[in-house]
Amino acid sequence: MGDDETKPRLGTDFACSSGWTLGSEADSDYFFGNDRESSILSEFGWNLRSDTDRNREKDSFSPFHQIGLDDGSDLAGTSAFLLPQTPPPPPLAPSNLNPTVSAGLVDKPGDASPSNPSVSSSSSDEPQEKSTTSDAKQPEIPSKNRKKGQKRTRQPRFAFMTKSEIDHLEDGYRWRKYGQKAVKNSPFPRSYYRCTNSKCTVKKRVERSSEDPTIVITTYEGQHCHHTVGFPRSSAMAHEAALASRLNDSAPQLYYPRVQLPLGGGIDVTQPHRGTQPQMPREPTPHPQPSTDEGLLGDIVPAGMRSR
DNA sequence: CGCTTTTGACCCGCGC
DNA sequence: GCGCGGGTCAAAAGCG
Repeated sequence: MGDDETKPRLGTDFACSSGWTLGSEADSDYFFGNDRESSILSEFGWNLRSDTDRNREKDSFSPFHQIGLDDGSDLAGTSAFLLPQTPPPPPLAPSNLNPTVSAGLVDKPGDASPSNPSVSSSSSDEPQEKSTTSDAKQPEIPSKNRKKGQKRTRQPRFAFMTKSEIDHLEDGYRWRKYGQKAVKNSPFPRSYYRCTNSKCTVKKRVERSSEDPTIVITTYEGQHCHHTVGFPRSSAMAHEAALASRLNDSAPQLYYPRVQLPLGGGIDVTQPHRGTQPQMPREPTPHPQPSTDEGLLGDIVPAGMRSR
């Protein structure tokens, strides 16, 4: 069917061009003020702040930032909180066809794994161990090859809550679904996707809020080591690159999933997404900057904000 | 034919 | 130690 035609895309470009602002006090606890959602997210080890928390803390140390729409548009009133307690803020504010929004949070790289034993060795060893097999896609050691006692490592994750009728939001990357599981306390299954790029270890999880079926919770894990498949990179990438490098001052590993939207107000929601389709007709715009790498926050976070 | 999705089985971590 | 739930694997089916 015309799934592709209605597939919304995530994108910071869109977010920016749509009037997203940071630090506004736009009403925003739509998602995060929801205990239910908070609990869901907290299951992943994320930290959420409700408006109450925010109000209580902002005067003291403003532990987080808020991304909100406050431009009087249909999107006004929606927002997302970014919790910078971990080095980096989230990738982007996903946008959607629906007037909605999203929220994002991050978890600490250090907390990435249930127990983060010598992360130093795990991150480099895993790929090697896996390299003995034909495909190097697995960031993690396949359960079968994984040595006993060797814990699964998990990369930093970032989640969005987007109001959409479509589960799998277009974000410029190609994903292959590798699993689906029923989630406890939720009538909706959770889908697992992996980036189709053989060298990319990014994973994505998509599930619907059990409380509000119109809300899709998308979780990214890891960082893309390549560019999007078809979206032209915007000038915002320059910010992104700058930010990414800065954010990674302390963290050698970039891990923000990069999501982009076509410039021009997030059009193109009709672009095909499936892998069998030829890549977007338009060629990826050569970025003005070599972009040190990915990290999508740059696209969404205004320069002023970033220099907090 | 190649790639993606589906889906049951299996593995692993964690709490009790 | 056991059971539960989350996450991943991989064979089979589906699709363009």
